[in-house]
Amino acid sequence: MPENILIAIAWPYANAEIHVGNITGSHLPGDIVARYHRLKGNNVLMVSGTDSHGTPVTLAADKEGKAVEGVYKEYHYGFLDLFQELGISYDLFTTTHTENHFKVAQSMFLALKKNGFLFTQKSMQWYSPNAKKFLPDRYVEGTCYICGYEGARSDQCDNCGNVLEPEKLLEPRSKTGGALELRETEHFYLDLSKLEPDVKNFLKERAAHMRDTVLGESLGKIEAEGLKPRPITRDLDWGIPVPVAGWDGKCLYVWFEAVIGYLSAAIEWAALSGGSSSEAYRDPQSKRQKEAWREWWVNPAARQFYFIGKDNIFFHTSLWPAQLMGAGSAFMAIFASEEVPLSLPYDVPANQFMNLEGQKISGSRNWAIWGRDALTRYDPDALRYYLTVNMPENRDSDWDWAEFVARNNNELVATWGNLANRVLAFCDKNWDGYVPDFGTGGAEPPPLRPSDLSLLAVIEAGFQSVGRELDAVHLRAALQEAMRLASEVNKYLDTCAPWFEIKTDKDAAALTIYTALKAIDSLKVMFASFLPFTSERLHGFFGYESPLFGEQYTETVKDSLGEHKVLRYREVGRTVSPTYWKPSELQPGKKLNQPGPLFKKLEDTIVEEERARLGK
RNA sequence: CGCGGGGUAGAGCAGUGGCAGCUCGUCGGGCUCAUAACCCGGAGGUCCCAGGUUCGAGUCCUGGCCCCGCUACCA
Repeated sequence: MPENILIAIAWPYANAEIHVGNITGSHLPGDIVARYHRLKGNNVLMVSGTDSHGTPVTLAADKEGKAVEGVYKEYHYGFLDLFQELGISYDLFTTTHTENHFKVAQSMFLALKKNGFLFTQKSMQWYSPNAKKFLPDRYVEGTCYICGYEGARSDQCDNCGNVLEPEKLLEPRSKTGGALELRETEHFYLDLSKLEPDVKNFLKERAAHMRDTVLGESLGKIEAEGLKPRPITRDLDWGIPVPVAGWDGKCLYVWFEAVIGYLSAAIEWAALSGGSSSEAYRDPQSKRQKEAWREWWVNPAARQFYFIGKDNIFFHTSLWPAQLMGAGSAFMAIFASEEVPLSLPYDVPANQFMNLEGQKISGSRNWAIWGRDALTRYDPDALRYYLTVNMPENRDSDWDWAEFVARNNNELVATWGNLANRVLAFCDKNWDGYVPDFGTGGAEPPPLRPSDLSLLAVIEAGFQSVGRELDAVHLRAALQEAMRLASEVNKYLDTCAPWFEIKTDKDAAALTIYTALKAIDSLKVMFASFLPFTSERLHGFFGYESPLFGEQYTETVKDSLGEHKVLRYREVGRTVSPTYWKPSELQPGKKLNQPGPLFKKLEDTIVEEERARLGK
């Protein structure tokens, strides 16, 4: 019975390119788990998009003298390129600037309002007459009225750590220049204190399978400090309008609105999949497919996994569930359909941060490895491999160029790539490009020896052991286990030594090569979610017609806000993918294709070249 | 100040009260199918410190030291 798995990945903000820290933190782990579940034959929906709204984008646009929409789209298109090149296989990567997302977010707001979880309150905020807008707290600096520190932000002092009241800040100044004045403004607040018991219960129910780091940052924090009301609107002109009469010029706060994207993207995906073009978006005939999002959102059996960085834990474990529980079944009013509650997150396997050569990644100092730039010099699977074995699952990790080269050469190339290459090349040379058939033309099963059966048992147990780690989202451990199994095949080859066997007993060599090929064919599946490009190539060397995975493509969608480009994923030449997560059934006598090396060995000289690029 | 995570071989990590393990590196040996790749063996530990519970503590308890993070638009 296939499971429904929602893979929800943090929405990148449209004011910076994506670097290796972002990739290893959320996009890559999400992709690995999504691909694993696809291989198992589960129904996967993997969504995210560009977080396009908020003041930082408008300020960037002002500075560059560009239209706001152009600025967000520039980053958005860069994200689409990166995910295609790196094989981050989103079923839908969209943006928050869509008619659909506006409607869904506003409906969530109205449902919370209807259920009595919103209230309004007036407060003083810093206003820039120059820019004609209220500034976010972090864009206003001044002297702390508690400790006298001169570089305090208006909402918080980094020196004494106190939370500040913006209007009390001394000598306030705008980070973007120009005068400042205090103005009164009114906002909607989400009354989280009312939802606190529900959020606590939600977290307690999931305590057993959530990471300690994640629980500590959420349940531990709520028990210590409680949940306090938070504003959910801002004085902005670039964003989603507050759907209440008389609230012109105010938009939904980005933190409130962007997380709703996980839901709205599923709804957009279902609408788009009703047909292959944007017309389907409005086609009532495609109603059945349009309802498909419910399989992941109003289905108690569905499991939702959220892949995020540690800075986002509280939003996803506490605030987002509070929004979902608070909106409850009232949200469904948007569809004029029966009222059922929305599903809640199953797990939030948040990662810590990745540093770079011992220092914190910093875009402004260019102390970063940008995804698209790295892909101009290195293969996607080499990057994916290092980013997985070095994933900051339990604590911060460090990207070290010397280690990147060493692990690529000693593990990826030497252990796994060389294993596949040595066996396929040996087979190609001595059996003329066919799997050995033991003289029966493949009609009878091969007469395997106890040592052959024993190796295959060890390798095939990997579908359980690697699978167990993947199910628990222990990706480093899962990949290490697969690598350990590859090493077992290398040991087996050394013991059997087919290069000797073939001189005296070609049948024995045939058994060894058949066994090794079958083991590699199984290992290929275990590696596939981590290394999709090379696994697909290896799959091709084995002569299979149907690919392991589908393909990624982009599409332009038109709506009342204009048009937006999205990244999608589809099966090719089939509607349902076969279940690949099972031992190889390699047939003797099968025609193989011409093999070649899967990975490239890297020169040591790149270490200094790459280090020289940093900080410039 | 508060809260959270961490400290185990040169590096990175696992470890469920019962002989301290894994990957890489390093040293020595073997092999030649393979991208000089592969295989075997060795060396390398005050498990942050102090105290406690226990027949027995890396693991549980108490106190301390150090590193990282969160505190609400810095992934």
